[in-house]
Amino acid sequence: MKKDIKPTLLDFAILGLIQDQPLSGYGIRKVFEETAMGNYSNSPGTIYPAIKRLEKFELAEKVLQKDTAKTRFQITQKGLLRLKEWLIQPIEKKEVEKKTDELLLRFAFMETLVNKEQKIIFLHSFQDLLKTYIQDLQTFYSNESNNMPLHARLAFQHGIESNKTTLKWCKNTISVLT
Amino acid sequence: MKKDIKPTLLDFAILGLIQDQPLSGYGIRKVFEETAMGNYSNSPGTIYPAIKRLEKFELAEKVLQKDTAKTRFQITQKGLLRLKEWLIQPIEKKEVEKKTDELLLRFAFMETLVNKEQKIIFLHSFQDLLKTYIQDLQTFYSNESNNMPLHARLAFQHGIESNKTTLKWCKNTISVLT
DNA sequence: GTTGCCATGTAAACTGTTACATGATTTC
DNA sequence: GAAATCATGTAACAGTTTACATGGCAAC
Repeated sequence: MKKDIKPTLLDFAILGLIQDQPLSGYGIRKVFEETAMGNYSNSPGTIYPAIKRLEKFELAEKVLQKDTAKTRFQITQKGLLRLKEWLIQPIEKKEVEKKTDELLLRFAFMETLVNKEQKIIFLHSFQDLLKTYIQDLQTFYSNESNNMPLHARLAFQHGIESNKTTLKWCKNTISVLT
Repeated sequence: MKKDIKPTLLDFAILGLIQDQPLSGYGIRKVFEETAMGNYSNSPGTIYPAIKRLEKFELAEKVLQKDTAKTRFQITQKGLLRLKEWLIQPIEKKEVEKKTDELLLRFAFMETLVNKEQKIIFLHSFQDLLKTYIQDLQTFYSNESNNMPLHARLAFQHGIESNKTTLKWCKNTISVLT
C-alpha cells in the first residue's frame, strides 16, 4: 500500500520553482507572497510541511552547503521526472472547466523540461477542449437565459468571456511557439 | 470564546443557492456537479457536513414536511442577514487579485438581496481595484519581461488579458444596471 | 430481478489555516 | 539598541477528499 506518491498542487508549484535554482523555504514563501504567481499559501505552516513532504518522497533534497548558510532545497532526478510527468499529462475536460490556473501554471513550468512538440500538443488540446466548452456554455445560454435571473445571466456571460480570452491566448501562444 | 460564526465559501455558496427555494443535500450536490456554478466539491463528505454546520449556526433549517418526502433545507432569517452581510462587504485588493470567482459569485447572489446602489458601489469598487491591479501588472511586465523566460512571459500575459476581460465585464455590467 | 440512479451519511487520512514560538541578522 | 525582517518551525483545529456503507425507488 501507499505506493503512489500523490503530490499536491502546492507540491508541484514548489517543484516547478526549484527546477532551475535551489531555494530556501523562506525564499519559496517570498515568491508566493510577492509575485503574482499562484494563489498558494505562503504561511510557514503550509510551506515547511510541504518541503518535508517533498523530501520524504525524495522529490527534493537539501543542497549540501559548504559554509553555514541557510538551507536551500533543490529538485532531485526523481522530482524532475515526476514534475515532467505532471506537465505533460493529458488535459481533462474538468481541468479546462474549473482549473484554468493550474493549466497555465503547467504551461509556465514547461519552458525547458518539455520539448516543443509536447508543448504544441498541450496547447492544441487546451484549445480544442476550450472550443467545445465555450460552445456548450453558449448553447446553454441560448436555451436558458430567458429563465435565468439577471445577475445569473451576467455572471454567466463573464464565464463565457473569460474562456474566450483564454482561447485567444491559446491561439496566440501557439503562433508564438511555431 | 467561539463567538464568531465564520462560514466558509462553500457555506455561502449553499446559502446563496437556497436563498430562493429550499433544496435537499442531494439537490445541492447536483447543482455543484452539473452546472457551471463554482468549483465547489459535490462529494457527500463535503456537502452533508456543510449543511450540518449551517444548521448548527442557525443559518439554515429543515423545511417542515407534510408528507414523508425528502428533507429539504431553507435559509433562516439569520442566514439571510449573514449572507447579505457577506455580499456587501467591502472588496479587498487581495480578492481582486486572486479571488475573482468569489467576487462573481457574490455578484450573482445579489439579485434580490441587495439594493441597486449597493450593487453599483460593489461594481465600481471592483472596477477601480481592477484598473489599479492591471496597471501594476503592466508596469511589472514592462520592467521585467526582458528577464523573464518565454513561458513565464506568456503566462503572465494571460493574467493581464484575463483581468482586462473582467474589467470590461464590470464596465458593461454597470451600464446594464444603470 | 438486476442495474442504475436517488439519497444520506460516516470514518480515516490528509491539507491547510491560524496562532504561537524562537532566534539571527539587518537597518536606522 | 530598537525595530523590522529573515528564517524555521510546531500545535491545535477545521475543512476536504476518498472510500466505504446503506437503503429506496425506477426502469427495462
